[in-house]
Amino acid sequence: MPYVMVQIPKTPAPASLAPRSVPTSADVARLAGVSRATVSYVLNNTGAVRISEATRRRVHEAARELGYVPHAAARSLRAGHSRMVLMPAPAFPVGPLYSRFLTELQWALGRLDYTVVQYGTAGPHDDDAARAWAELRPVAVLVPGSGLGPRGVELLKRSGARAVVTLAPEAVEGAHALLMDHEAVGHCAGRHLYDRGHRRIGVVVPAEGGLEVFSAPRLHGVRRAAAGTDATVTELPLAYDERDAARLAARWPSLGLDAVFAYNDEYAMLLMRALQDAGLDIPRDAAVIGADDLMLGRLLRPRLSTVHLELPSGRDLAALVDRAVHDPGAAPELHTVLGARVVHRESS
Amino acid sequence: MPYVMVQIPKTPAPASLAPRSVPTSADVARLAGVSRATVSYVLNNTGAVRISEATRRRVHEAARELGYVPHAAARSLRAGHSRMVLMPAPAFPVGPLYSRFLTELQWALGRLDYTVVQYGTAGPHDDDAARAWAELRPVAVLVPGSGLGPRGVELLKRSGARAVVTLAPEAVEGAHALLMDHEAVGHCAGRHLYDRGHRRIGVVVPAEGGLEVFSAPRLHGVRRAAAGTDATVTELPLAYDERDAARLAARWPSLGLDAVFAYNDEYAMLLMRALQDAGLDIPRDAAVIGADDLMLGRLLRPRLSTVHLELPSGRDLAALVDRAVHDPGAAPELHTVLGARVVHRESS
DNA sequence: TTGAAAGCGTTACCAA
DNA sequence: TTGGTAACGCTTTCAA
Repeated sequence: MPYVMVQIPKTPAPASLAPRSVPTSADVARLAGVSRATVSYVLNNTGAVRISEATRRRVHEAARELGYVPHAAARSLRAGHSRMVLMPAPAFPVGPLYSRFLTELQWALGRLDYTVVQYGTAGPHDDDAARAWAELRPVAVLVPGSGLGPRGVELLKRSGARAVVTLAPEAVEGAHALLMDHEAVGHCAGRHLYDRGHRRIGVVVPAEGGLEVFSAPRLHGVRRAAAGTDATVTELPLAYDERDAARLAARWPSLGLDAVFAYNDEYAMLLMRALQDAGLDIPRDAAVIGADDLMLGRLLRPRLSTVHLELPSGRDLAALVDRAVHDPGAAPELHTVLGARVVHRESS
Repeated sequence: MPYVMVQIPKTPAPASLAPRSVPTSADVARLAGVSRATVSYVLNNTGAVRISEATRRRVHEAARELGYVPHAAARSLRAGHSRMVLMPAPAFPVGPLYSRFLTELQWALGRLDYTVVQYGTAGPHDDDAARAWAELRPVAVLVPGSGLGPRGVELLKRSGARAVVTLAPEAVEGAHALLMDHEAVGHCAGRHLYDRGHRRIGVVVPAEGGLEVFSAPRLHGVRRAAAGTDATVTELPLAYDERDAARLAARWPSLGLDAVFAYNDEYAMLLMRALQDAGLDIPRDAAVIGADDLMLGRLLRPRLSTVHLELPSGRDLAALVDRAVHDPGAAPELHTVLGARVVHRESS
């Protein structure tokens, strides 16, 4: 641990509070001079039973004094269910787009009285991971990215999950799916470049791991756009650093390409700058288009063309989850959710 | 929910599996013809007790057949503790820097056999939030950003949290603290601008909410750098969009400033472009410096000067948590963790 | 209006 | 080597 470090003198704990253990509802009951049942009634505002105002006050008072906090695990154990929506933390680096989506989703699910919990998985989302999630007995599971198989879905459902929703390019049997159609993104970009007269199209594919889930379908989408035409598509691996970009730019003339779709705006900006530094004119010598419609793309000169993506709204997804939880037997819903459209600026 | 929607025909569930409820260890015991205790021994590989190989196999077989997954809540209820490290999802939009830090931290805590759970809080981190976290009885709580007060810390500890760690500019009584010294960031930038001869310094403060935690100390740091000199510091609110940047750029000449520290690289890039579009020369008419050292800052011309930040390593923080969990009585550790240093490029 | 008691799924102690 | 049993903290039904 770097830098300064200061030890704060330990405050001498008041003798009365010294070896406190965690207060339970029984402690509250004892202090208030009532039974545990009464405590539960009061603290949960149970409508069916009427408790005298004096008792209520005594209970609340005791709870406050002890700093009593109910034990969620005990509660949901007794209740037989929870309102936890579990979301494995995504394995891929998240951009601002996804961040915003997540915040919105959490907010929307919160309004429906669900508790969103992001579970930090280290490894890939295989069956072992699914088992770990199932141990928490979430009422619903939201899985970003691929990796969860039909067996994982089955496992989760057997463990009480009333809804499993995947956010990935492909559907999984038994689970609801928000199909992120990354192929459409590539297709969009490819089509745009073709329409503007480009025939020798490069496609940047990040060298960084964890992004294949997205980059592969995007590449495939460009291929599909070029299929049956006289256009060619060339895969261009690129690491997210200036050196690699410079190297690719140096190779550029020998590649004989006239346009490039660069996975996303960040890679596009990186490559575009490298190409410019190598003396090429954008878009004359090389048309460039990115994806994600980041603000920063508009700041370059020429302004970066891009594919604008529309993620599903957090509210809609929250509604889907809620629907599925209420009717777990319903057939899986399959939604195609990446609205992709080209934003033509100056780089293409 | 936008776009296409397809209903998949409901697969007729095999009669034998139809209204399955969640299997418990009792079910496994029944199927294997042993007691629940034996199941527990086998599945947990309890060393103290030796179980015949035949029984082991029967138990494992039964568990597999039923798709048995242990119930984490029941387990930790019985055990009296869990290994859950709870982290409220940050209220501020997270950048790539923080994303990386988080991933690393999760990985490191995972290696120490903790389970990291990000709790999606809607509101601010007040005492109510602390109560909600406490309900989950985490063994440790990691709070990014301010908002948790000493009362919240006390509440969490009373509820069994053996370690509370804050990541914020200021320490909270009773909690370990990773002091993110954002003032040092501002101070660094202010000093740099001063040393390069600038005397009328603007400081961009994001108009977006939730960022005050960072922007206020950064501003204050610049003020401190200018204190006692002939330099002046002017606060410049700026929303993260082109229109507002253009407006600020238009006002620029009337402000009489010769340099600006722009909160972070993104705001810096936005403003720098707007200033250039308004016909100003960077850095002659206005020196610009950002913070965070994003890759993209190097792609602009002139290249963006910035303040490079060093977040604490996930491994170190994980170690701190582990230490604190083992010795909850120890005095709170206070670490200053933002290593700030200027990376001088061309814009300043 | 309040209390006693059962039971949620686990595990650990003690007995067989 | 295995099984019975109690206990973790909570809610809820039934009875007083």
